[in-house]
Formats: sequence, C-alpha cells, structure tokens
Amino acid sequence: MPHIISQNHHRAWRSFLTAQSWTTKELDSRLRKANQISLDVYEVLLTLEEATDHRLRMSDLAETILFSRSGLTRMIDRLEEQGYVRRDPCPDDRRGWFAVATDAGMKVRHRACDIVQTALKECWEESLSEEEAKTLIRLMDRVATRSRAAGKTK
Amino acid sequence: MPHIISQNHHRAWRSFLTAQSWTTKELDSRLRKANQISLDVYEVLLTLEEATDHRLRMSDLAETILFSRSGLTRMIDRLEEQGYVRRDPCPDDRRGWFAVATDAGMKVRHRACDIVQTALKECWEESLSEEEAKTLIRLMDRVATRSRAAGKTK
DNA sequence: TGAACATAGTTGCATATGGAATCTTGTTGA
DNA sequence: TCAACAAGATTCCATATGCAACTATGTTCA
Repeated sequence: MPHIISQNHHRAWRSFLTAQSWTTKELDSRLRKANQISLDVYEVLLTLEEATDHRLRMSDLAETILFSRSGLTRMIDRLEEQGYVRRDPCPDDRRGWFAVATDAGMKVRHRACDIVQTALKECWEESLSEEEAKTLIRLMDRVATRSRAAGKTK
Repeated sequence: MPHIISQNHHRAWRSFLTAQSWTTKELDSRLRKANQISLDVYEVLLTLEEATDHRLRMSDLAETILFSRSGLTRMIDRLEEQGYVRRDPCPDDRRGWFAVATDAGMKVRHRACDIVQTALKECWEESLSEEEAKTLIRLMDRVATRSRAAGKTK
C-alpha cells in the first residue's frame, strides 16, 4: 500500500466509517420500528425545524442533507402525503418552493427524538466523556468544512 | 428538546454525520469518475483483500460491510461479471460460498487507492494532526464497539 | 433415524435512488 | 428589448436496495 497519507489518518477514516455505519444502522432500525420514520426523514424534519420559520428552499434543503434534488422532490412528496411537510411557493421567485415542517411533522420528530437520544446514549455517551465529545465536535467540524470545500472547488 | 443525552454528545453526533456525508460523497464521486468503481465496491475489495486468502464467506462479508445479504448477493454478481471477484464453494458446508478477490479486483482496488488517499489527504490529513488522528481512532473504535454491541443485544 | 428447526445464499417484489432531460422562470448583455 | 444562457424544481429511466419468501443443506434431539 502506497503512503500518500499517514497510516493514522487512513485508520482514523476507516474506524470512523465503521462507527458511523453501526450507529446509523442501529438508529435507523430503532426509528423505523418505533416511529415509522427513517433516519433520513428525521434529518429532514430536524433540518427544517432548525431553520427560520421551519422552512427551507428545496435546493438548500437538498444541499444541507446531501440529497439529490430529484430524491428530495420525491421525499417531500411522500412527507406531504403524510402531512409532515407542506410546500409553500416562494414569493420572490416563481420557480422556487419552500419545504415547511408542519406541526404534525415536528410532533413526530419530537417523538422520534427520544429514540434517537436513547440510542445515542448507548452508542455514544457511554463511549465518550464530555471532554472527548467536545474534542470530537472540533475535529469533525474541521473535517466537514474541508470536505465541503474540496467538493466545491472541483 | 429534552436532554436525555448531553448537548455535547448530540452535537458531536451531528457534526460527525455531516463530516461523514461530505467526505463520503466526495470520495465516491471521485472514485466513480476516475475508476468506474463506487466506494461500496472499494470497501468490498479492500475487506476481501485484508482477509486470509483474500476470501470471506458471503454472510461474513455482508456483516462486515453492513450490507443486506440480498444486496451482497447482487453486488457480488456484478463484481463477478466484471471479473473482480469470484465465488468458490465452501468445502465444509455445501450451502456456503466464499467471495474471493481476483488479481484484477485487487489491481483495480490499488488504482482506486490513490484516489481515495488523495481525497483523504485533502479532507482529513490537512484537518487533523497526527495526534488528533490517533485520538480519533481511539474514540471511533470505542463507539463502533458499543454500537455493534447495542445492535446485537436487541 | 428422521421430523422439526436453523442457517447460507438467492430470488421476487415493491420501493428508493441519482443523473439526464425537461419545463418554467430569472438574469445578462448586445 | 429580446436572444442566449442560468437556475429551481420535477419527471423519466435505469439501477440498487431491503424484506420476505424460497431452496437447499446442516443440526438437534426424541
């Protein structure tokens, strides 16, 4: 194996990927069982909830959760049918739409939040001290920023 | 938002997820462009390559890379067609099969490795010191172990 | 031994995905 | 102003996914 990057960095990446896969799988499976919503839906609803007026333009939302735009269109279709999200036209730009989290959407997200937190408690909190969690936030934010930049400049 | 877990742990999880999404997306997109193989295929080939005799039972491989068994069956079908993997029957158990990385498979994986490492260099190495990478390995391995355990006991 | 149960892997089915093409609206520049 | 180009969202299409049902083999225990 050539060594363009350090062994530690490569191993860090792989450990990271493994941790991510297991936690995500566990979270998603619990969510689906208990709440009928997937982790993706949870992310969508959480992202909308945190945005101003609980709304985001379709493309901004797609960008944030890293979904293809066609994928997002259909996911919002489904969420709209279930009543968790609605579409509002954008007043400034007649091409654009806002995806808006409804009260029902936020309610189902809140219920899901318990499941997510319980799972995270088992997988994460019991693995990491407060200090380590803070360290992780710092490192991950740096990596995320760099990765996003790497994608943009290409 | 209720606080079953600490804010730091929750934020750590979300930062982590973002970092993972961006890096993975970037890696996968570069791989596909340059090499015609996806990150999933890369993982399969790397996992086989690291195993004894470059081979693993189908279910063990599925377990390791967290694929459904049906998904793996079809992925191995495709890789077999491309000549990157072959299936060997298991001598001890006539139900079982080994997925075996072929020379062609390992060659294509090695070519892909350059791409992966270059991307990781940009996204990771320039974000993290050696010490931080080592810390990350420690933390992630702990999280992975706990998550796996959490899934098993259910 | 052999009937009941468990396990390895595959296949059928319904669903979800991304990329390219499309439609509509916005912006730019001669 | 209007022709060319860009951008937001959706739809079409080919492909990939997981779950449940299935086939074939292995294991257990009365």
